[in-house]
Amino acid sequence: MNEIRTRFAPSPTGYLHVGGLRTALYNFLFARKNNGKFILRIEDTDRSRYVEGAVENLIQTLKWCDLFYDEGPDVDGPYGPYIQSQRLEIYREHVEKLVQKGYAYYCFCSPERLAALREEQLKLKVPQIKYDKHCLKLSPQEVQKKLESGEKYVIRLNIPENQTVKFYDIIRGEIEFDTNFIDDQVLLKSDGYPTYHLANVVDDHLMKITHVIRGEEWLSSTPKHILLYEYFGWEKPQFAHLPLLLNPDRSKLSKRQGDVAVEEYRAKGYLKEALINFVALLGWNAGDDREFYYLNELIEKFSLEGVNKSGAVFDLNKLLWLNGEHIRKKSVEDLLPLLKDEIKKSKYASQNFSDEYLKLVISAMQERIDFVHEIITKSYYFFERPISYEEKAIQKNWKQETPEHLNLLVDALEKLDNPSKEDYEKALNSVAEKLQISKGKIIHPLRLALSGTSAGPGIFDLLYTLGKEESIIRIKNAIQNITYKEPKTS
RNA sequence: GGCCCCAUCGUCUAACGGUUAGGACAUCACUCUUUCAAGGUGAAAAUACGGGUUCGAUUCCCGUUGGGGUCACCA
Repeated sequence: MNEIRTRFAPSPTGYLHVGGLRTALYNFLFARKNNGKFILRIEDTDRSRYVEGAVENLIQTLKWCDLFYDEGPDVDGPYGPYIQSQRLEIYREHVEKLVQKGYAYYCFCSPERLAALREEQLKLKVPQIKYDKHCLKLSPQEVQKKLESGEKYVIRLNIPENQTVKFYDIIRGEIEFDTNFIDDQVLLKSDGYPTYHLANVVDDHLMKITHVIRGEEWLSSTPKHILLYEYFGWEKPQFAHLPLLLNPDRSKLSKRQGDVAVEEYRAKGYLKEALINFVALLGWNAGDDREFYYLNELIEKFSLEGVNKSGAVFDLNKLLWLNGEHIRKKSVEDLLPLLKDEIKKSKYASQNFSDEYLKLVISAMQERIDFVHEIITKSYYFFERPISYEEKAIQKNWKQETPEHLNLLVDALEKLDNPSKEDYEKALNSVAEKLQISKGKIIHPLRLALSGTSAGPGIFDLLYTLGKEESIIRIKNAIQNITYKEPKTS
């Protein structure tokens, strides 16, 4: 049995589209699952769309996602180069073979004539706007003469009339097209570069790709590709056209309606694990109820049969939830470097926090966040003293007698030596007991004093993380700075 | 408009002729609790419509409607 080979063949537009990520992922999963090879090929045959640094960025982003390929621009393989702009000679050679066999032909029509033709057809309301094969009528001598005189030309695919092109799509089944609705596609542009259709077919064959897994937007040009395989006399790969990723309004996912770049999601603090997990589930499932996967588990479970046919709306809500899930499943040790990165990007960058301290902060906050950077925004008080005290919490929890209570607590805390969480709890309990009040009467104002807010980790985690000395300072500060407010009479 | 594809809760989906149509996100309620979360329990929420085939259709066929994709010297 032949080795399975798949490829991800993006054009370097400057960023990795999340739809592209899913296509890459499915290709990757399918190859890995079947012990095959996954190839990255750069389709940069449109010179007008050249973007500086796009290829490097694409590669970096793919690697950030852990989608490593076996052959690609920077990974040597037997069928390189893997950048189409470096394969121009190959395409020319191949397209000339088609011309010789009459499956393709030179066309010298000007853009003006083409535009006029289209306009006329539009006016006549012809069923299908197509090139009129005008240049097919040229004799070999005429063609030769024009070529020698240096006239600009393209090479077109010679689509036959009244034929049916059939192919089997793994996801959609048998699909048929009538060639009367297919245009004589340009294969080689006047600048000498191939179009997608030519380069794609030639490379997929030369690179021994066995499964073409790509987005549904390619479905209607697949008959052209089928014809090319037949004209070249090549064995066809298997096709699998993936359902599209959709905007909330169900149109094709686009920049205009939110973020589409993987880099954006990365910058916003989404974990690669969450992004991969989420995107894998858009259009595929293992047939069970499972929602949480790691990449290696996806490899194990993936099959093209599990891919469904209809488009999937990219639902930020679920991605957010998954991000939280992945954060909660990670160990404190794994989260530590992520938090350090976030600190480096924050206003606390110049400060030094010990790993021990940060780990305590992480375990206190881990189940309260959806993003790692929320450790800094939601609990800034772990990185500096409270800069203000939440007004509503003062109203609710800071009573006239609170300073007295907290002073007693400070006394109790000062007696503790290297306290554990339990020691803090005992100390607080004994103060409450002495005062004959409920623990909550102390806990709430204490939380306010320590953090400036009314929400956050358990109070003893808070005390333990901040430590005895710092806690006492904060309590004293609060006693000085918070003024009791008469309850509003309304 | 032509061609092609698609159609189960708001969203992602399960069901591959027989289920009280299941799960997840989001929403709401309850619960746990020192707060906020997380967790637990529960509620509301779907087979687009019309014909067939069949003892029986979410499931198979046809049509309608709706949505999407594509019609470049872009990929």
